This record gives sequence, structure tokens and C-alpha cells, in this order.
Amino acid sequence: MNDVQADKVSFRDVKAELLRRITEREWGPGALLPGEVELAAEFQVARATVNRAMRELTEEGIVERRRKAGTRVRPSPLRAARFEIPLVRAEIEATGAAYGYRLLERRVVVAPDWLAARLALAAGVRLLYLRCLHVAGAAPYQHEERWISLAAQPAAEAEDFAESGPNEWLIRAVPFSEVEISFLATAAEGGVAWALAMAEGEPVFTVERTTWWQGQAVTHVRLSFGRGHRITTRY
Amino acid sequence: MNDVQADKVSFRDVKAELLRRITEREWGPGALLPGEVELAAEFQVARATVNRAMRELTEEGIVERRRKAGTRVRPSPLRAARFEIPLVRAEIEATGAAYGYRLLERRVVVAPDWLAARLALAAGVRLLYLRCLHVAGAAPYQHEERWISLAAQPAAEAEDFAESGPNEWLIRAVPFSEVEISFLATAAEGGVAWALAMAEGEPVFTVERTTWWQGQAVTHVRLSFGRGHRITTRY
DNA sequence: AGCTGCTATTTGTCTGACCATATCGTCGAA
DNA sequence: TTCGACGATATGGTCAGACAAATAGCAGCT
Repeated sequence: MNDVQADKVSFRDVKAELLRRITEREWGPGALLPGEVELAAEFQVARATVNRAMRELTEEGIVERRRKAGTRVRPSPLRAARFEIPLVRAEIEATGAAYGYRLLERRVVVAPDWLAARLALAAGVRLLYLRCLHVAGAAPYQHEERWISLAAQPAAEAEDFAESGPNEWLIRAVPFSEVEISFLATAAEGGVAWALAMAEGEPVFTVERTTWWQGQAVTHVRLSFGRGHRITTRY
Repeated sequence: MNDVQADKVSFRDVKAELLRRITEREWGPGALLPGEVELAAEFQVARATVNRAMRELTEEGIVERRRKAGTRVRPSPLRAARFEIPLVRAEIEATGAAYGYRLLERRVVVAPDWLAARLALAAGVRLLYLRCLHVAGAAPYQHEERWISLAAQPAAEAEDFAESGPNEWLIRAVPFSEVEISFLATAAEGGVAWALAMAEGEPVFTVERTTWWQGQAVTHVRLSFGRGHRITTRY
């Protein structure tokens, strides 16, 4: 008997072992893995345990599964990376710096065409337009340019957003059902460059996020980060 | 009796209903949800089914769970966004354009200091340095600048990478255990600007990826995308 | 007041049995 | 030869029961 001291085998152990066999090319790209029952017998666990291990590997993009066809190692690792997107305030305070906020501009506007198209708004809809700056210690950290649909969220018009950012208000006040996030690189220009203390045309890491509630666009925001900002994930 | 036609209730139904109550503020940010047993009784399902629904909500950053303390709606939605990172070839072919590849430069170099530091390499380690261009139809799509550790991967020196990219070779040939990915904005300069047909200093969406195998750095790559590139995800 | 240890409660995981669903092969009919 | 029906098979999911692990909150001690 080996396994004299055998600790209980968990789905984590199974998953780790399967991952080992895959990364060490015991099962190369495209290879067919044994079925769940077979692996359950090998590891001396219930099939449900193997199932959970393999399901997590599927979610991480390591393997592909199809009924009857079985489980295969993905030929080209379409690895999915997860990025956590915290609130600016939390992000800044996590670095140890003091969080500061300044409202730069606040106007009611009619939706410009490009935005109306993107949010599928009727022409001439009124929006609350805001520009504000999030500061880490003394340094500008993030410039926020936001449009809030007053049709979807009339209460926003009564808020002045002088003391705290619209994001924090929206999270408390507005539910959302669907979100689209984009990452891109833009050139700093005009108010953005000025607010972030950057030269005109400098590259800026930018996040755009649009939020809907029950099919209706609630808000669109463009976040521009200060010089050298990057987001990182490991796995 | 309602539920006359009652379809079988699945963890998906439970999850959707919990999510509905959360997004519609029936349970607002920070609120404590009922325990698993209670919900299982309410939905007339096994506790395991409720557990799976709630576990998935946890993974998506919607709720927080702690033993004995119960399950709470996250006060600030630290929503995790998933981005799928395919191979360039697949990414280009998915748009319908023909994929093209050109090797721009291939040299053996000693690790520059900044890279040696980042990869935790000994000073003076030999690396294979490559620059290449991935083309979509007629337009340059992505500039790739890559360093491959010849200590970790000596076989790379025998490859000429004239016909297909180092990424495709590495995926076939080299396992990896750990990956770090960053997104950032940089300024196009020199060879990058030229290859992508951009002006000097134009903003470029850039991805950096470092790969390790069993604690040893295998490769570091810097991918620069053409004008206007963005990556997007919805949920 | 502050510390320590206990306990009840809640989530985490495993088991083995069962049925559901998708689909690959095969076999037979047109 | 081609098409369609059908059975075998692998994964998908549910269930009830059991035990493990973490910990909030309490009781009792110093």
C-alpha cells in the first residue's frame, strides 16, 4: 500500500494533477483526456469531484468539453484573463495614498451623435455631462468624463457631485443589468492633458464603460489614467 | 397552486432569481442574504443546487461569502471582467481578413538590465531577440517584440521563424506554468511606428506578457497594436 | 476591560445514485 | 449511395446525506 498517510483527495488535487499532466505535455494540445468515470476510478473519488475539477479547467480555457465527444486539451490556449476592476477610491487607497476628488465640469447637454448611436438613444435626449478628477496624494490619477442619461436616471440632475464622484453615487442609486468595457490607448488632449498634467498628444491608457439597465442605456464613461498606468493580472 | 407547469428548477434559475433580487435592490449593497438551507427550502431544491448558484455569484464578484457570517451583496461591485486572449492568427482570421506574417529582425543578445531584472535572470544571459509583424489583409495589425531565454529554451536558437511567428512555435514546443499579462498605452517610436505605419509618438495599445515554466522565465513579449485597436468585453 | 476558549452556525466539499441531454456511430431503408 | 432513426456513451446536472472547516458571538475567567 502506498497512500499510507493518504490525505483526503479533493477536487483541487484532481485539478492540479490534471493541469500538471497537461502543462507537462503528458496530454499535449488537442489530446483526448480519459472520461470522468475512468478518472474517478483512478483517483478514487466520486465522479462529481472529477467533474468539478474538469469544469473549472473548462472555465479557465484549458480544456474543451463536449458531450459524447469527451474532453480535449485546447489546441491553442485561448486563455481567458481576469481583470478585477475596483472603484477608483479603493484602488488609490490600496496604494497607501490619500484619495482626493475634484469636479471639473457639470452641464446638461443633448446627446452628441456618436454617443446617441453608441447608446441607442433617441436624437436630442438630454444627458448630464460631467468631468472630474481623481487624485492620489498630490498627483492626478484618473480623469473621468461621464454622460448620464436623464431619461433613465432623472434623479441625477438633482445631484451636484461636488464632493464625491458620480460613480459612487451611481453604484448606490442605480442598478445595472449589462455592462460593456473596453480598453484602448488614446492621445491626451485639451482638458484631459491639462487635468493629468500631461503633454498634448501623450499616450493615455483609457477605459470606456457603458452600462444598461433593462435594455436602456444608463451611463457611458471614459476613464483616462495618468502617465505610465497599466493593469496587470497573473495566473 | 402556481407552478402547475413547473419546469424543473436548476441552479441557473436559482442564480438568475438571486441576481434579479440583487440588481433590483431587493437585497441592496451590503445586505445579508438568507442562508443556503433557507433558500433551498424556498426554491424547493437541494442545498447543493443553491450552493452552486451562490458560488458562481461569488466567482463573478457579485456577492461575498464567509463561513458562519453568511453571504452578503458586495458593497462596491468589484466586478471581474474576463478578456479572452486568442492567437493573433485566429484573431485576424475571425475578422475575415487574410493573415500575413513577416519577420523583421532576429538576433541573439545579452539580456538588457531592465529585462534581466524583470525576468529575474542572471546578468549576461543569452536571449533570442525577435521582431515581427502580423498583417491583416494589407494593413499592419500587430508588432511583436519578443525575447526568448536560450537558457530555458535552447531549441529556439535552431528555429529561424521566417515563415511563422514565435508564438505559434512556443505554444507547440514549450509548456508554461505561470503568466503575467499587462495592458498599457505607449508611444509609437522607431521600428514600431514604422512597422505599423504610424506617426512617431502616436498612442499605441500595448500588451506585455511574461511566461514562466517552473520558476524560470521562458519568454517576454511586447505586442503593439495598430491605430485604434481596443479590446472589449460584455457581461 | 480584556483575554481565552467553547459552541452553534454557516459555508465548503465529498459521496453515490440517478436522470437529462447531446451527439457519434451504426445500421437499415429508400 | 444517401439519408434518417436509434442506441450507446460521455458529459451535465440534481439530490439527500454526511462530515469538515471557519468563525461570530458568547460565557467565563483574570
